[in-house]
Amino acid sequence: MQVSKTLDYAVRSLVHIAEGEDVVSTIKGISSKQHIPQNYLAKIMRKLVQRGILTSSPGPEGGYSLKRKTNEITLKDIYEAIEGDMQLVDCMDKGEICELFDACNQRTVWDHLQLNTLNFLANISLKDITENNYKV
Amino acid sequence: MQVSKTLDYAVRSLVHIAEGEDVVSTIKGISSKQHIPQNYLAKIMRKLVQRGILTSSPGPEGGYSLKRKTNEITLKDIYEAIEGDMQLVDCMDKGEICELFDACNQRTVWDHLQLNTLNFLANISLKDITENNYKV
DNA sequence: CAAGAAAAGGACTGTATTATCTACTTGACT
DNA sequence: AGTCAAGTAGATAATACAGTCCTTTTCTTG
Repeated sequence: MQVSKTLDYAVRSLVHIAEGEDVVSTIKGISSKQHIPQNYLAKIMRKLVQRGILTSSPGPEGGYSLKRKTNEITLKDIYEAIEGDMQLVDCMDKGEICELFDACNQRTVWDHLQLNTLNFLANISLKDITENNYKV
Repeated sequence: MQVSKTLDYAVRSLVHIAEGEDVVSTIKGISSKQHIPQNYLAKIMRKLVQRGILTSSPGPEGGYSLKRKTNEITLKDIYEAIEGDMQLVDCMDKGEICELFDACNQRTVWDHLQLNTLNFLANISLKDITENNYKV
């Protein structure tokens, strides 16, 4: 169980943008200040644009800015933009449900863990992070 | 973020053993009933023995049994036996702490997530699983 | 004591995901 | 038109996970 670098990069970049006030941020800028490989970051930003978290504009004076207010962007949003819907275990066997499905006690355990995690992520917004204000 | 198959296997096997009453369980038996590759399972069981969750005895009539009571084995124990100490993100750059460490807001977010997750895992025992009794 | 059944241990392979890089295209502003 | 930005597509590298195989050790029983 690990938080992928990609997700960490995404969150870090969004925080960076959030703290940049009204100035648009460029990949170059974020990449150099946050130590994220430039080309890789570009990929990540695209996802965030596609998922409606960022807006972008090309050209000089172009760059990225948040599409919503910082308190309206949660870690869950970011997670799902980057990784898709959370599925902590895949009890699927190549598209088919495992034959142990009905008798499977674990499944519900992992379901609970997943719920617990999603809950946690949904309750923390970009604003909370920039303000160092976690409601654990 | 995913629960590894290995961890899922481990939990499933332990539940199997827990439900086997006082009979010792063998790799062959668990492997066939739980659909886990035999040799791979062997590896997992070894870890659980080394970490003091299982006891084993070789030879005919040998096999595995729980070393502690089912309510004294938590998911956290199992997790740590399999994966080692949880580290949701590694903000280490090849053994050295990232230079952004002090100014790093994320770090504490992930710390909180990790704490939250460990808490969850520590609060569910094998007994809870066999009895389908989760306190979420 | 020999044979067989079980675990213990280690080496090795395949594969999928994650992370990274390269090169080219499109759009906006001056 | 030129330049600076993002967008797109694809190749490549690195790694971790899952799984296999083979050999050794330990115990039980006939």
